[in-house]
Amino acid sequence: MSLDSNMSEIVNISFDKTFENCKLPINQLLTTEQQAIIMDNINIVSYNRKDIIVKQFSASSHIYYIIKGILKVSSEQRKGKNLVVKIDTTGSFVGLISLLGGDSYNFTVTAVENCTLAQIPIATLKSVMLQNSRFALEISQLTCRHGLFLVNRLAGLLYKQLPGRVADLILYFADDIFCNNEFEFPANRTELAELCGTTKESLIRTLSEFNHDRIIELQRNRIRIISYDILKTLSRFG
Amino acid sequence: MSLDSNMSEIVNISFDKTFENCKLPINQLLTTEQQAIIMDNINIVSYNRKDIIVKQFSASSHIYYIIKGILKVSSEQRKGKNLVVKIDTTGSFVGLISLLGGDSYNFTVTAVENCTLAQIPIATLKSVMLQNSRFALEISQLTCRHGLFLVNRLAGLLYKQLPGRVADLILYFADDIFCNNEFEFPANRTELAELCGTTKESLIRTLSEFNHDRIIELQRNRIRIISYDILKTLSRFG
DNA sequence: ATAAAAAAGTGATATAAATCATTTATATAA
DNA sequence: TTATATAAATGATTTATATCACTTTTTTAT
Repeated sequence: MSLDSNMSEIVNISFDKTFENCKLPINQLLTTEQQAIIMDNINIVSYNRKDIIVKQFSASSHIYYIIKGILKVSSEQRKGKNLVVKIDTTGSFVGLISLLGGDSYNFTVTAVENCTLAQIPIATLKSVMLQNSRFALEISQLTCRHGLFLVNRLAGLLYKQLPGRVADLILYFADDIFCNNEFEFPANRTELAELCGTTKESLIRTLSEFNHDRIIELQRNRIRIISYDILKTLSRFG
Repeated sequence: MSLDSNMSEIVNISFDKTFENCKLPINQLLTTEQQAIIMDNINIVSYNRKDIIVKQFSASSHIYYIIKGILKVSSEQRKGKNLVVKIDTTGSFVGLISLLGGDSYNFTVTAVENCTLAQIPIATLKSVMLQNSRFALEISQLTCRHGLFLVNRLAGLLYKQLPGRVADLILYFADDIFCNNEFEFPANRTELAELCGTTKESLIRTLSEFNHDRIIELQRNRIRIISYDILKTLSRFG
């Protein structure tokens, strides 16, 4: 009860500035009425670390906007073989490609830390797209950029060998997620391995080597990049 | 000269029915005026086998529509390491994801057999998208489906081992490209290997095994599927 | 505080597929 | 036709990394 009322307070605060950090300038693109359509149909939901937000192959009619938090988007390849295709954070849309391309999720989405998400019916989004072609074009460009990012990432996993892929992993967190040379991995070794398309043992070994070779300084989840240049080189020559 | 006049004749015939085989119902989606805008800005070009249509990383302002032919879309990973991400045929758009997501091509596009393509300025496409939000939404859904296809294909390459990937290759041509159990590979062993993310030697060995095990009947480029079911199983259990 | 469970780490071994070296077959040109 | 180049095929070897078995450390629960 106390938790519930506390929650709804958070929800209201967040609600007002929902699209503040959005990678798409929603507020410039949409008329006040169009914004209202979205706002009226939005639903704010909170998740705890490890909560499954959506399950691969499940039919769904909602996409998500990340108000706050970090989540992972993964593809279950077979029993016990998981591939984390990307990490998403505040300001991103989740499920856009899946629900514009079909009517079920192609990926499992899991909270990596506590998350506050806005649930948006895909029908609402589509109706606004139909009312506002500029917005439709922008959404279309956004999904294309996402698609290209994924394809490039997977092609990298396919052709680079472990040192290159682990370098990419570290650079991904440092440059794209935390914008900092020093950070705490928001995931355990198994999850990190799944981000590199490898096993936890192989990931651990490679990280230990980097640590030993003083490319990084690593203690448990805390990592500091010592030589950004070497990581870049490893990434390039994979 | 004789070739040229012959060519322009072909061009005119093709021009009239340009979007006949299009995966998008252009003629239903667009008004006559909008169709005219596209038609007025279209340019028909022919390519021979092995011709490079666009080069990865090159800046470009045109997408392509395949009036007739087969082409491959590939990503140069490093010197000598090529990944063919997909094969495209009659009725498909090429470069849509690249040019909606940015302003240069992310892939090299090469004619696999003689091709007739319609070159469409991306600006023209965007302007029609801005005039017609239904069309914009459809284009957006099309690019999302493409993106998902690519991601699933690459994830498959990443997790399946060779027999599974080669089975996928054969099924891809049989089901998606030629719609026939018997066909001629439109590419040499190196190109086929690049479609599986492997080397020509490994691909040859796997194909030979399939042939020896009477899963397929293979002589040079001519292939006939003997057991579709075994291929499906190999694909599934990778 | 201690026990139990989970995660991280290490070493030995196995294995799929790449690489290298060579041969055989097919296509192209002189 | 014969020579030359290109593509396909095969065998031997190497290599990166997965797998398996186990220890150590950290976290969680009692």
